[in-house]
Amino acid sequence: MSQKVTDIYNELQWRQLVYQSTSDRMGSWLLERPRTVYAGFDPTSDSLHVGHLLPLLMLRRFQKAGHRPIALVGGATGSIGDPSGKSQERNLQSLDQIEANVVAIRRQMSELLDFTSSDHSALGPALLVNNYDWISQFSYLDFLRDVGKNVPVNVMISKDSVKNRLENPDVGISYTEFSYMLLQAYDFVHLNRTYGCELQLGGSDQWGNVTAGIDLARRMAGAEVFGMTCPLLTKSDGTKMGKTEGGALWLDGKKTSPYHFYQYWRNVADEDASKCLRFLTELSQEEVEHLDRCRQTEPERAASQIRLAEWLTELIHGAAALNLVRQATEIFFGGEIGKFESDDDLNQIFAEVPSSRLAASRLAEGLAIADALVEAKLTKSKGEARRVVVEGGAYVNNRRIESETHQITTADLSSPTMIVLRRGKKNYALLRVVE
RNA sequence: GGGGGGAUACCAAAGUGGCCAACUGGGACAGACUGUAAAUCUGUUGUCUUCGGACUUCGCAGGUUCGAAUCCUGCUCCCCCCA
Repeated sequence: MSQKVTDIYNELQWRQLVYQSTSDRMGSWLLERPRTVYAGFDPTSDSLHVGHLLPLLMLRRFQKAGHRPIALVGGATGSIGDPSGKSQERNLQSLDQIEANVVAIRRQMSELLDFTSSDHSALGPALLVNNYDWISQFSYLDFLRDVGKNVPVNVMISKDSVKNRLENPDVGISYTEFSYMLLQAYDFVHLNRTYGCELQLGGSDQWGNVTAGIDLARRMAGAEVFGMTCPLLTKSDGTKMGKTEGGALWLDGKKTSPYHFYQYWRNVADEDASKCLRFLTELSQEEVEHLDRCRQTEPERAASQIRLAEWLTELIHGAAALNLVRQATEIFFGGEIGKFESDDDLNQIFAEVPSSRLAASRLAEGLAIADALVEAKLTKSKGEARRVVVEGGAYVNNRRIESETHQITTADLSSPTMIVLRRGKKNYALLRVVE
């Protein structure tokens, strides 16, 4: 059981994760003794996504350094909607929905933080709290008398998150969203009183909310507490990291498959790779710098991206899932698909590839390639299918079909009942033979 | 209320009796190149086909004609100007 703290501030600095800090002696303060730190997460969906990863990993780093992290899910604040970074008023979610989201998020967090053992910190395991538990206890009147009295409105309206909305007469801001900051600020006070929490972490867009909490803690409790923000994870083109065509990149394997999760990181632009390695992995400084050099000398090997993708996939989905993803990647971007003894392996590798049923009798008498493509729904019509074949874009088991009149037979089965069809570079479909 | 213009394929936009399954651009899809990148280049882009062609499509419904996206009548919707 290690009770000592390691120099996390130094680590955060070389990772360039310190954006703003309320104290210039943060480093030594963190070395004095284990501290309790918290970061908040809004339960806006039933899964965390890549946008949550950075602060979550921050908490993980603090835990590994000997501090005690508190992950706060905003069952109360999330029901209000944070105006920070939002140009428009948000729709309120139902409390039932939020409750369900909290349950799901809690499960995901327990994969990254240790909520059970005291191995990491003398202060004990990580904590998971829901601010709905204490904020819902307040009556409106109590809240105004105890909390609101300590908050000057002129300070609130000078915060960027509020100011931006006030200056835009078209959208404005509701009293509800305006109050968000107050609730979040009170969270810090509550956590300080209840758990001795002294530091709030957040993305740089949370600076206003963080400092609001610090001010409130001083006024209400006379407590000196601290705040620190990390940079936002953005791409070099200015857009958000973790955005896919289908929306967010989720941590839930059912919403974003491990394969797609892996591929996202595998395809990170060179310019963004170093930032991702520093922000999102726990690789050593030596290794990160080594990968930086490799990217200069032999970018085509994509060593950084592969390391990043493997590290994150293993962290989020586990070693077994990573292994399958590796196999799938090899096949999807590699050569031919050989014969598989059983359907199981192919099934797992092509788990998310759409499949269609095909009567065994049709295969026995030979199936024209164009018909097969239509059956597999890879093309909308036979005309389109023929065109694809002529263009050289049709593949059976990753072997290109040269002839428009090619027939598919039982000899093309890759496993006892499956044939792998492909249109173009990576549009796969399975044909499953049924009696 | 009066006057004018328009509706064409996924989107934009030509076509104003046969040469129109319909110019062109974008998108999309394939291919080449490449680092599973970006850019670039090439091709394809209604359905079916025994590859000869057949069939459906230019807002909707009728009509004229040997023949209509194109002309006529009615209907629906959209835009602009004036009041």
